[in-house]
Amino acid sequence: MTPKNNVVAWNVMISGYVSTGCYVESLGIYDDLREAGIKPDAITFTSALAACSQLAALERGKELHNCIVESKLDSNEIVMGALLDMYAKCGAINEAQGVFNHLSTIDLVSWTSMIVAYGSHGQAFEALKLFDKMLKSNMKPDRITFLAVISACSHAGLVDEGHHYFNLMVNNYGIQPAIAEYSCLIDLLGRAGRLYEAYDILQRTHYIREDVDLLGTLFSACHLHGELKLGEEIAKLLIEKDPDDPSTYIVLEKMYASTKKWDEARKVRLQMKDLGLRKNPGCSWIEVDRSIRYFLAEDKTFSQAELVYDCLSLLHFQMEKDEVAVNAAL
DNA sequence: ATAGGGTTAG
Repeated sequence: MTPKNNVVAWNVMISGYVSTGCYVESLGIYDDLREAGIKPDAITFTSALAACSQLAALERGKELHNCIVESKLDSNEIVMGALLDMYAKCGAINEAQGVFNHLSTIDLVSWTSMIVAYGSHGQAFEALKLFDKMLKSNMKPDRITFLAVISACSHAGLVDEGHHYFNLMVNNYGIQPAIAEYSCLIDLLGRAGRLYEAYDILQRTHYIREDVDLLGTLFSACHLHGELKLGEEIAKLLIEKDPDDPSTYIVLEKMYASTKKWDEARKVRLQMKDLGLRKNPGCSWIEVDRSIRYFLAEDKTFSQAELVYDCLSLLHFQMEKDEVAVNAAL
């Protein structure tokens, strides 16, 4: 059954699983490939690394790094780009920077990954500095680069800067903002409490006025800032559009509760119950000894506190160990 | 034949 020497067939399986979001399964196929004695190539590693990125499976990612060096594939631009992104998504900024520094040529994807690495881990100024350096090296940013830059600003509360980059994107780079770009802008303004400005943008741009994701982004910002009036208005729109989505009711209830409107909060809860809506269970996972362990938010089999404690001590131990290994590798 | 970058909410 198994394609003995055909690495392409294996790669198709691995990348197929990755592109359908089955990351654990894709790593399973990678393990099967190794067990079958097949030699992985650049494409195998690229796909397996993408799976690790999504799972934040740093341990597995580092193993792949070692194999890549052994296979002398560490000059392949795409493999290195995937490796950089893996480290970035795992929050290993120093390792990401190490890979970035050793690239012989830095293409647009690698620039963007490195900007994301900083921007999504609270280092907005580093992200902006890197973006500036990228422009100076005459690399032309695309919409994904701008999304990374604007969201970096959003998380750091740099509203004016974020707005500036949005305008730069539209006016100097001719990128027409679509839903994703507006979503970033609305998040930027909303997080900073400039809710009516955000709402204006939504209203003025007729073709996005009805978009559930954008309304949802603004709704979360209303909740964050306890803005009841606008929040209620948006909740009404959201419930009209998607009456079966429990998240709207949950956020609305929390918004009432945090502004001490207990009667209203109770009404929302009852309404939810009447409709038979249930909260989707929260789910997370952690990598323990090479395997990915899932757990649910309402899992009663062990105490949450115990679990959190275990995770923290494991992560702490892992970080110390990894620091030494990666420094040696570089 | 198969390959890397994307914001957002409780």
